[in-house]
Amino acid sequence: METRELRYFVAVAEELHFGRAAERLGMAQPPLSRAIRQLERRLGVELLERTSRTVAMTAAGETLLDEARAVLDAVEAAERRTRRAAHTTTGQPGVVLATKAGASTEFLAKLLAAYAAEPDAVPVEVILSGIGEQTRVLRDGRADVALLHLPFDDTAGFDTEELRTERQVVLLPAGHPLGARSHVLTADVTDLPGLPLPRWPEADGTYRDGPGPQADNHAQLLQLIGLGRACAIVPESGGTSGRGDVVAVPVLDAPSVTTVIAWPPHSRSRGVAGLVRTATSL
Amino acid sequence: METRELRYFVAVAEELHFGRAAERLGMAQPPLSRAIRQLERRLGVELLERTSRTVAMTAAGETLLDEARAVLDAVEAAERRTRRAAHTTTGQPGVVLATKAGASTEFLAKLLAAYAAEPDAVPVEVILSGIGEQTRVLRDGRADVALLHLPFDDTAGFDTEELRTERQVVLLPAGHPLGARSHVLTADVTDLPGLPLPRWPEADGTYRDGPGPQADNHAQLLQLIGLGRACAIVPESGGTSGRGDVVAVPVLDAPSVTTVIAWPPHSRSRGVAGLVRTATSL
DNA sequence: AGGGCCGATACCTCTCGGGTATCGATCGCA
DNA sequence: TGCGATCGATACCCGAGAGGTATCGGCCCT
Repeated sequence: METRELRYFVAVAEELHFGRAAERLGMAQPPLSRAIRQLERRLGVELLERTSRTVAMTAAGETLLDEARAVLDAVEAAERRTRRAAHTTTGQPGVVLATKAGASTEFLAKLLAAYAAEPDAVPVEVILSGIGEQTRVLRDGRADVALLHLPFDDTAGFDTEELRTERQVVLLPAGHPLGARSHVLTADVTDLPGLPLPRWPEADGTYRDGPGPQADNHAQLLQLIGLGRACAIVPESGGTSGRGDVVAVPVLDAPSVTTVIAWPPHSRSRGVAGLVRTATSL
Repeated sequence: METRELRYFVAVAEELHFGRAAERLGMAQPPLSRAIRQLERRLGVELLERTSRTVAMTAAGETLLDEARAVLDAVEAAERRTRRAAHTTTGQPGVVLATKAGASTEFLAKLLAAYAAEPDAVPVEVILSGIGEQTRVLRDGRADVALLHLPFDDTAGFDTEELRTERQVVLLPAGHPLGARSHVLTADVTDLPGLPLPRWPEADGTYRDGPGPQADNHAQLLQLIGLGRACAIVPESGGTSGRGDVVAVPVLDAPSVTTVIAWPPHSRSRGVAGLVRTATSL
């Protein structure tokens, strides 16, 4: 199987429409039909059930769709990492670390400082990716290592080490009646009048419909809360950043958040290994 | 990047010789040279340093070699799983489980029995792969799920659940002086005169040079021990199988062995999920 | 100095990937 | 019920490019 065939199949499987898939691929429909048919012949498997009006997936097609996506991610990662390895030789950054924009900044600062002090440290570039983007960025090779937060991020397919676990707090505008409480429950802070939970972008970058302002980074979030337009439940360390207009109150029944450091399983980079060693011994 | 190019590159990188690589690929040398050169051009990266006498890897080449192997494994897995998914629909086995031949057989039996009793159980095919072969078999799609043993097997790239941890014992021929002891240390059983530790096949299927008989499965091992030709340190449960000619003595300072159940991270198979659920609640 | 090894180059062939035109089946609609 | 629209498949054509053979040119060994 060639990656070209897999790209074609993914397009058709996602569109369930040869015409649209062909358009998306920048080609005509007939060669696409032929390519898929040839793929099916070579595999000896029916991937799509076609009538002259409609296209549907078979069980085998669903399987191949999953696997093909994994392959294409791996190919993309291979290209990126190879290019980066080439430029690294000529003095560019040694390792790229992805982290949630605005989360655990002081922990990150400690980690970077401690690692830089190591004798064999290589330069570290930090990518502040959007919410839920880190796993993508790590999977497709834009980053070599990432800080993820359980149970929100999906660590499937990566090697990980747990770094620390922390409670969650609710961030409220200063002066809000609940701000004086020593603790609250989740139920206390959902549906607060005038303080909806903000909406995060979904995996595909769109926002779910519903009430609540949109935010895709921590600074925006704090801003919104300070303005009294939202509240949010976040890990303790993603705190108020010293702002006077936001207060944090522990939420007893919210699941605690574990920060992990994650990297692609076959990584053999010296920089990644060092960073992980430093992080776990922090 | 097409998988064909990656296959070519891996061949050349492994042989470090265009002529031999071409032969291995069943093609002539010139088109291979051109293909590699084109890959380098498209990536904008030098992968191999060529003189007219010798071929050497660059750092970027090393990176691509790792990544390309991962991609090719993923492609192979995609083909196999797709084919199997197609035949599954027509009544073939639902999930393939790989395990070390001869290890934890009674645990495996319990697992299979418990799973078969589940209401939504699908048929399970068991592959008894050679030592160290399970991760390979799991990675390239011949199996959907495997029982691995830490710290021997490498779980990198898989999702895992720990099942149980056990001590290790040394297996000795019946009647050996140490057989009467209540426990021993590792140092007591290395370099026993006439009882060398057997050699296992390496990842590439070859045996390391050195003393000791060769064995690649548990039955052979027990046979050798019963004959007084070897001793071996194995997990408690891989015991004597009721043979009178072999005795087991705990080794206090040997690392304890953890059995884990492992599966490819993007697996969405109902059968795998059920097996894992059954195994963890056993 | 010369022979042999090995990767690169030149040049040819022919497969196959991709395009256009068109067919045939099916669904919506009057 | 019949007509047009939609959509995948088929027929046919063309050109890029994958792969072959012959040969070159640099390098090591003797």
